[in-house]
Amino acid sequence: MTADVRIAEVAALIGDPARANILSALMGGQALTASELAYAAGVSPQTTSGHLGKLTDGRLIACVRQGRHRYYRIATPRVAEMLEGIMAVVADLPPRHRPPSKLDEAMRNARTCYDHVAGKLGVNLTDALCARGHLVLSDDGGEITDSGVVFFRDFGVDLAAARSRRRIFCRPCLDWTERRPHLGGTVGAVLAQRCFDLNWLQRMRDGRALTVTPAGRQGLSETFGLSL
Amino acid sequence: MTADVRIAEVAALIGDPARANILSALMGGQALTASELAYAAGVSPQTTSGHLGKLTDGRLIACVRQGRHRYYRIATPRVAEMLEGIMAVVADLPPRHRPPSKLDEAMRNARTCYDHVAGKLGVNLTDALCARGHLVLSDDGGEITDSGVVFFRDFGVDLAAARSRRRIFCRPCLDWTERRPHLGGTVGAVLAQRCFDLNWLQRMRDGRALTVTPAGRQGLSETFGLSL
DNA sequence: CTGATAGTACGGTCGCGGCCGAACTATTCG
DNA sequence: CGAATAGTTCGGCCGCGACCGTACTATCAG
Repeated sequence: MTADVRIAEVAALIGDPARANILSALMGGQALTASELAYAAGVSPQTTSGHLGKLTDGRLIACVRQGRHRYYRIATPRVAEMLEGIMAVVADLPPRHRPPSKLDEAMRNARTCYDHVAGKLGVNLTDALCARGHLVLSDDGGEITDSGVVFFRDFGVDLAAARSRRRIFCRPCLDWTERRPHLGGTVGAVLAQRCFDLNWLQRMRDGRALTVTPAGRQGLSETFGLSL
Repeated sequence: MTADVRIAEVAALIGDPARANILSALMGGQALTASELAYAAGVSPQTTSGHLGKLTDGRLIACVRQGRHRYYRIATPRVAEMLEGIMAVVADLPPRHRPPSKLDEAMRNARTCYDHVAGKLGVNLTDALCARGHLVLSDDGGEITDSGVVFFRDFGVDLAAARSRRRIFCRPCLDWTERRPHLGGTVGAVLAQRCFDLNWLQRMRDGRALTVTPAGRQGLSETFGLSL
């Protein structure tokens, strides 16, 4: 009973269009400033400030001050998973009207999902890892095989350090455009980070969409056998 | 962008206290009538009817008519998982004030979580299965061992039939009172069902709380080594 | 110091939506 | 058939909260 009212409070925080836009923008994984979020939300800076205050009070986002900027981010991985859960339900809903735009197209191809790679690219990466026997993914969870440990080490990713973190290590995350699972959890996060470090992937301005660099095109082909 | 507004719509559906109460009541796993839900929500039948209409339109709940009654239930397991995700975030929040009531106490001891057993009993059952080597549960997912298959068969549960369902087979579900995982997924559901069939567990009126019958006390002790 | 930019606080408007009373439809029972 | 119960629809009230204009506090540049 007493918990229900708090469920309603949290859901109401997400249930405003401006705030949903803010959270969705932050699901890109980057910390963003109040101004950037005002633009993403489509409302004035004053209004945005109010929303950010509410979201911060509700512990859904966190804020770090840096000079005259304030950077906001999703507070915890658990909050990110909650939002993914809502997106999964939304993806299940019967489509209403979808005027496909260019940005939508880019989003479908490749985007970040909190801190890992989603979209066609994310699903294809995951499939490649499974096909090569580096990863076993079920509906329930996932596991890196022995050959996968070697593969990741050669790729420059330290799985041992990743495994020691508190967070869920390896799990499938339902892709709301492809409607198939892609790799999430800590493993998904370090894999994405490595791709950014290698400059294989770059974030597009104003959004969660990603572009594959020429180096990335070559690297993804050689390492994962992906032809883009 | 276009998906964000639907996220907000879904979250807003959950974000009303009366509707959150309704959904929470339905998370008990039973289909309930409109009157029962009106009582659970704490609002008039007319108001409840409006809420139920909105929730049904939003595909969060489904309705089956039976005579002059209408039974409402959570529409899909995915919706149930979304709600669990919200509850997990709520459980993370710093506690406000909690005047512990008798019903709360019963809920903490044993309750249903959509269709499986939660609370102290759920966690202890899960621990017992793990300790006996019938179940391996990680943060990521879970697996029934060979000895577990035998154990469940002897217990009268047909895992093969359960495995063939589309739904996630075996997964950990964060318990929001114990803050530790208990067994969810299809395996959790059939285990709970078997306990109901054996009349080991009974639902209490008006709520998700469960009582252990004398037969259940004996059976749970003999089969799982639980002393209650 | 002044001017510019990032962000917040406050006050007032306004519209959406939750709420209930009353009236209406559908099913069961005697 | 008529009475009783389950549930919905309609209409009107009312309050919460999103929104913006204005004014304010920080930080930085020159």
